[in-house]
Amino acid sequence: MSALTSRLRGHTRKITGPRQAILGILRRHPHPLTNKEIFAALPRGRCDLATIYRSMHLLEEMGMVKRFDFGDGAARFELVGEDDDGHHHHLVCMRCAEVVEIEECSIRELEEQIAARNGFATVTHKLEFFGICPRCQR
Amino acid sequence: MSALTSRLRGHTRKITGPRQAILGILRRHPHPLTNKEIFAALPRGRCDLATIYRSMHLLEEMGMVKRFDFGDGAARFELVGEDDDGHHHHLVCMRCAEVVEIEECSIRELEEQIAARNGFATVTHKLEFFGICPRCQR
DNA sequence: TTTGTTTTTGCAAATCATTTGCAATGAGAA
DNA sequence: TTCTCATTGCAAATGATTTGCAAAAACAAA
Ligand SMILES: [Mn+2]
Ligand SMILES: [Mn+2]
Ligand SMILES: [Zn+2]
Ligand SMILES: [Zn+2]
Repeated sequence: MSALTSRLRGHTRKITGPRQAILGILRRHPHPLTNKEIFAALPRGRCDLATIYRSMHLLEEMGMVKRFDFGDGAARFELVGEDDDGHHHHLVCMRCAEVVEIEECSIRELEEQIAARNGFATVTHKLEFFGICPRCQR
Repeated sequence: MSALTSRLRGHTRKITGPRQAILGILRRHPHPLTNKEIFAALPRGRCDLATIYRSMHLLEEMGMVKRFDFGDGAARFELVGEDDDGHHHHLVCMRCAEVVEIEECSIRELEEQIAARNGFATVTHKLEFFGICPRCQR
């Protein structure tokens, strides 16, 4: 709440129930959640789905959450640590959707080469792995 | 057409005008196209948008096109070469949407490590780079 | 060619995720 | 407590993609 409070205050933003509740949910989930999952995890009637969509945009702008795309049409969000920039990847089971966090990223060098080679600036990347998890294999 | 013909025949599928037209468009475009872009590139009234969506699914299943996701909500497709498996990446300008083809992929080793380390099978990955192109920088 | 069977297509309606208008409500400053 | 602006709920709007269904087109067989 301290982080939320200070960051929100610096943006002429208000500390509201929905925002605190959403961050609470995110804080206790290790993998990215969709807006709908956050909605479902919230005590019923706690807030509207539209409010969650709006909150996620705000939190994303403020760098408090990171948006991920597993290609199934629904955006997913994960809380970003205090000092961390949140950059990391995932390994997703194409059968059961189990998610494994991949903290390492050895692509930064390749990224730089590609940026330099093509004259692009502020280059970033999105990378996700897909496969069949151990349990779904048999 | 020969490739289309033989591949379609082997799937109890028919060689239709729309399918040939779509492949024609794809063949003369070096970067991935959205369904709507394919629709727009087609001679007016040549076929319905729904038919394009259905065709892309079919062509994807047959491995004749590869689906890409630049995160803007619209799927994009690119023709896959005869023997090629179509795996590659892109560098996309976040301002003007210019696309640069990135043929190399030095992530396959990392991919294997991740697959082995987590017991996942048939692991693949999706990777796209984003940045600001030279022209948009100034 | 004509026929018979199966796949495709066009069109409109349905889905789904996400966004937005607007009036009512809430938070924080004074 | 009051005032003002941000925020929310609700419903309607969007935009991409999918789907039901009857008509049209492919193709193989005759
Ligand atoms: Mn994660
Ligand atoms: Mn490409
Ligand atoms: Zn990375
Ligand atoms: Zn790759």
